[in-house]
Amino acid sequence: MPRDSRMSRILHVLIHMDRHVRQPTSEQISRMLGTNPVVVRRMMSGLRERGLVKSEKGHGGGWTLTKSLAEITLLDIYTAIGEPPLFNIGPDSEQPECLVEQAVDARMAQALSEAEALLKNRFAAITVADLANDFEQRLGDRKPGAMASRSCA
Amino acid sequence: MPRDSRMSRILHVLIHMDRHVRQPTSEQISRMLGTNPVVVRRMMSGLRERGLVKSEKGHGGGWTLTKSLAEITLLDIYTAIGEPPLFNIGPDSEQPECLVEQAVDARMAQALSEAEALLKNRFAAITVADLANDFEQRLGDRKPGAMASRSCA
DNA sequence: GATTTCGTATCATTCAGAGTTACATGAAAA
DNA sequence: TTTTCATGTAACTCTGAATGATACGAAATC
Repeated sequence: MPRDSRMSRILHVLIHMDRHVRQPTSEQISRMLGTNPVVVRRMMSGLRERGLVKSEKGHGGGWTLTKSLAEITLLDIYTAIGEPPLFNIGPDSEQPECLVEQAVDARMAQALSEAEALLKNRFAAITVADLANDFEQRLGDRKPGAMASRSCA
Repeated sequence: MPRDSRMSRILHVLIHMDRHVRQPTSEQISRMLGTNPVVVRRMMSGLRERGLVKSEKGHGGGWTLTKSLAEITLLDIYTAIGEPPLFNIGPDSEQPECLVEQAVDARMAQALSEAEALLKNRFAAITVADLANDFEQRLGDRKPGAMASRSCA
């Protein structure tokens, strides 16, 4: 698991929270994702700070949505997890003295930043509700008898 | 140095090979990049296989360009190093059974692949000669007295 | 034949994300 | 009030990929 998978995981969780499990605990979520409760809290804390979800302690506690899925875009999620680096390729070093390196890095950075802008625009245009609808579509397409074997279906 | 820096490094080297050092050895290149000769050979081997450069053994050996910089695009370089993953974000797992996960991953993959297509188009449109020209520009802009302190200026 | 240089297998190092443990804090239940 | 459940968070370990390093073989020149 080399890549940052938080965004994908969070989207997965938010849709389940809206459709299936109302106020899951970090423990429940972690079982759904096949991971650890602490990882879940860590990855959800940014969402809490931005008011997309809230968490409650003690008996009957857990996580709840504070916005409708239609109000949350993929960009909101990306921002909430701290805008991790999007790309896996990049310059050798920051602030090189060599003018050749500077020229190379500048052009690479320009191309990368265009791709980044496009990606962020796409993220901004997609709400979590859109993904939930995609899911409903897939559910309808699936043969009535079939049943997923994992816990999150 | 978490990210794959081979592309940036190779571009840096190719321009120097065209402008300054005609047939550098892996040892010379490694000193230029602040790395190891074996790393250089590893990263150049893909270029050799595609006929962008050639290598010669023994006395007076080293690396030489077999194409003009104007004939080499950034996409050629990217391809030559084996098309490493461009993005640092991605799905939690491949082939998820959960339909929610499938819907999430599909939309994410779509957005990512659009950004990837854009980036590859940009890479295809930029030749190494363009970068070399950028460098000449910077060289001209620099105050005449100033001199870079590193080995590659 | 000796030296140089690439080719490459193998192992060590580094780094960030992910996973884990431990414990404090707060809220509800007994 | 005490116990239990659940989050908050610090500190550590684990893991995988890129990089760095060592070793040795192959080929070309001196």
